[in-house]
Amino acid sequence: MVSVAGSGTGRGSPAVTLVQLPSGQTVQVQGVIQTPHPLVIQSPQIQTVQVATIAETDDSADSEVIDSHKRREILSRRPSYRKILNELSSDVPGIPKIEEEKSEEEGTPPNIATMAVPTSIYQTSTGQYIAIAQGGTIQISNPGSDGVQGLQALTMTNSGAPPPGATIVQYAAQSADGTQQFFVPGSQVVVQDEETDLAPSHMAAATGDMPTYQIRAPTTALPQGVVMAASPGSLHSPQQLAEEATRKRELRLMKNREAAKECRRRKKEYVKCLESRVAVLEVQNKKLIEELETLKDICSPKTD
DNA sequence: CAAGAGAGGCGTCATTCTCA
DNA sequence: TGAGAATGACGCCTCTCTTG
Repeated sequence: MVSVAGSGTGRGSPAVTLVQLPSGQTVQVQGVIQTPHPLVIQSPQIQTVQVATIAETDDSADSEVIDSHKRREILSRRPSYRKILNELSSDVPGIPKIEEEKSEEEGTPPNIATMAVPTSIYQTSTGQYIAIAQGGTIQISNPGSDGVQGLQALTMTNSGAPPPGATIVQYAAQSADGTQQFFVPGSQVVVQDEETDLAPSHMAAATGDMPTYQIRAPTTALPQGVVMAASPGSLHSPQQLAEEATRKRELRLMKNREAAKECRRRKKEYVKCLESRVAVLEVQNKKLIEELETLKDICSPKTD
């Protein structure tokens, strides 16, 4: 059940209300009754929560009769959860803006072994599998290893948003000195170092028996068998075109996969935000009803 | 304990939206 | 206006709970 604490009822300033949601979350809400919010939530029968800003609602709103096609167009207009939640957040200080990137809350705590879900898998010329997981984690799986036990993970330490395509492995091969190499955009080479446990400063330190990796500038002479992905302009053969198309598709799917996750997260946050609003409005409504009853008693004294 | 229902998450595709 | 991001819809999978 929803509980309310510390509600400020000052008439001059907007009231600040702490609302305890059923989930245990406490939300601080300010100014519950506000100017008409530019959000429109339509009837639930249409199975669609239609939200649009006033600026986006055109003059068709005043037309009583809307043909089915136009209605469908209107109903299919999609809400931007980021935009909506930001608007809500601007009204409700207790609710963080969606734009604010989660820093420590979603970051993986150090020293905790994680098995990131691979999002893109590549196979090296030596049979190893390289998976690019979200967050820039690169996992290397040796053939023959059963299940995920053969997975080795390393995380790029570049903080912040990586450059586009920064974690896309272009190709992989075994160099002459027996080290495993694969290539990332930016003309860099990630080299598996078999001998040393000293990870370079720009790489995450490997622990235990895990091999370490280095990012090196590629030598002018690529190892035998290594073919850097060419730019689209230099592609000629149908095979190269097909490989480029496949690579682009993999990249697109990976991005869309991540976007879908993020979108779902935003949607859940948006729904939570709406639920908290409902809770606050219910409390406010109850208060107003009580206030109305009090005023009624004052204004209509008993006349015996 | 097996089978089924329901919820929730994920990946993908198609479509819409946003912005440079 | 085009490219990329965002989102709805769909199917699939997994987990939990209920029921016989």
